Amino acid sequence: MPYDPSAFPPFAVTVDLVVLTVRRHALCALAVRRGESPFQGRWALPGGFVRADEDLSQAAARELAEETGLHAHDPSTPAQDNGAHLEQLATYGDPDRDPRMRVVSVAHLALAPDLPAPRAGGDASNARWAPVEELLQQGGYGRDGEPVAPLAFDHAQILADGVERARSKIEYSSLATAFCPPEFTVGELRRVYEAVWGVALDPRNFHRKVTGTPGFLVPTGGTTTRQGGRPAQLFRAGGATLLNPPMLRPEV
Amino acid sequence: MPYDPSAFPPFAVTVDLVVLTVRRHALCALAVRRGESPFQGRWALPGGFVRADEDLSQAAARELAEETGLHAHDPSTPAQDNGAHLEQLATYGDPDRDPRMRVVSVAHLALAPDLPAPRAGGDASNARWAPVEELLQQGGYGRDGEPVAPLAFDHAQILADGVERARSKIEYSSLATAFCPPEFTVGELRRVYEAVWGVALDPRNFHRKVTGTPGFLVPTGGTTTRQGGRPAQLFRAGGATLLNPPMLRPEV
DNA sequence: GATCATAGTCGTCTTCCTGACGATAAACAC
DNA sequence: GTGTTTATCGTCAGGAAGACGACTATGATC
Repeated sequence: MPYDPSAFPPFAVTVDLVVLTVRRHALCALAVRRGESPFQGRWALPGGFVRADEDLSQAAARELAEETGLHAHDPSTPAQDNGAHLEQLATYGDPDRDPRMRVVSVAHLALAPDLPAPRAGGDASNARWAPVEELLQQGGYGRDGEPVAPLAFDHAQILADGVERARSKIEYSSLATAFCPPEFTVGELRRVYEAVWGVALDPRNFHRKVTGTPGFLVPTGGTTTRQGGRPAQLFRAGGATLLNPPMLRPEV
Repeated sequence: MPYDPSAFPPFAVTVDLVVLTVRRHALCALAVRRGESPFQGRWALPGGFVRADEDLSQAAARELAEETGLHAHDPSTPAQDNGAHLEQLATYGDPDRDPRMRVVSVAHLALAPDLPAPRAGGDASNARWAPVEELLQQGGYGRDGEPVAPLAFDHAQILADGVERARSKIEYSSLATAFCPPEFTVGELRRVYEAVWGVALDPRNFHRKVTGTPGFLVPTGGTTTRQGGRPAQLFRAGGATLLNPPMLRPEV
């Protein structure tokens, strides 16, 4: 007996992306300006419909490539190329979240090293990296004094969930290296933690922790002075994906 | 301009439930027998279609109540009544996961205290609590020597993900109390950890850890000897939901 | 009723990890 | 050279956890 399609209500399924990076010591997210109603002209997270023959992760990887040019690599492999870390975040399906129709959005979280200016269909004015605090403050004023409209739809909630996921996950995994270029110094990795958590960490204890955890960092042999000061050893991300014991986030 | 419904492919959206409990020192999941094709007669996770006016969490709570009689309480509140903990797990949307049509399933994880026999539309033979190892072993043999068919659809993967979520989450949260009755002893809580992790824990160190963590356990004043031996203090779950530092899962 | 098995609770000791912080090293700017 | 910046090594005290001894209070058994 063939299945009766009238037995269930039809949904549209989309993927939305929380793409995070660290720029100028701040945790930033990719935002795109909406060109059409609803929420026309407002900032939103990038995303789009899942196609009929696509898996959810494929759809997310496709949207990520379209918006940033980044290619995602499998979450099970460590970040060693220039690709971004991509993982499913959560699914949002409030019946009223989109005024047009019933849309269920499967949000994904992407972590990327610092990138050149974003592109959104070639139009740079319609995509930007914005500090997450700026995107999350409701009805406040941005860095330039302009009033800031909240993100479209429920994207402020999605972004907040993505930021919280990233903040907690770098505690017990080597995920912070996804924010770094393929080779990086201990200091650069520490600045990632400081930016994501919004705290200052002791450079000496941090150095002891990350270099003392087996499999976390692999020295490449090279050094760099791109941060100024004494030359620092360069490392690549090691095979270890779980940090045990975890890196402790300082109390507020 | 109204939205063009032909611009996106229609999906069916379901919720599937990983309902876990601890019975006879084993982590068990609720399984229901499928009455119709595909996978007719095979065991599967309970679930169903999301209705047109329902949020995803509402749909999950409704399915949970239909299958078990349990009512879910908000995840932000600690487990103090007999309700189950319910949280979203992940979403599964492979184009071929259901041979009938394109179905996206938003899986949820429910943790419940030990319950009387399950009910599935009043027919007990179509629902049971089964140890998760039994449900996850592919093509093996169950406790009674009967051959075990793998779960229907991609439900083995969903169950594995739910079990892993539960195993990791009791490390750093007070979620293990969701497996306990409203009042419980330290030993009962320890047996929950032992069943979920499949390890043996030192009773003395465990006692020190959980009673020494502020806000985790609140003594009720009563005692019980239902586990035999010396009477044990009864506790309720305290307000603390996060354990810091976490309970450490022993190495394999 | 004495003995035993069971489970709960309190302490001790050692080891490891962390946070705080002093000190040294190697580059660049002037 | 002097000062500044960043990296790296070392020391010390406090806290948490694993290993484990000891004692307590029940019920079960002979």
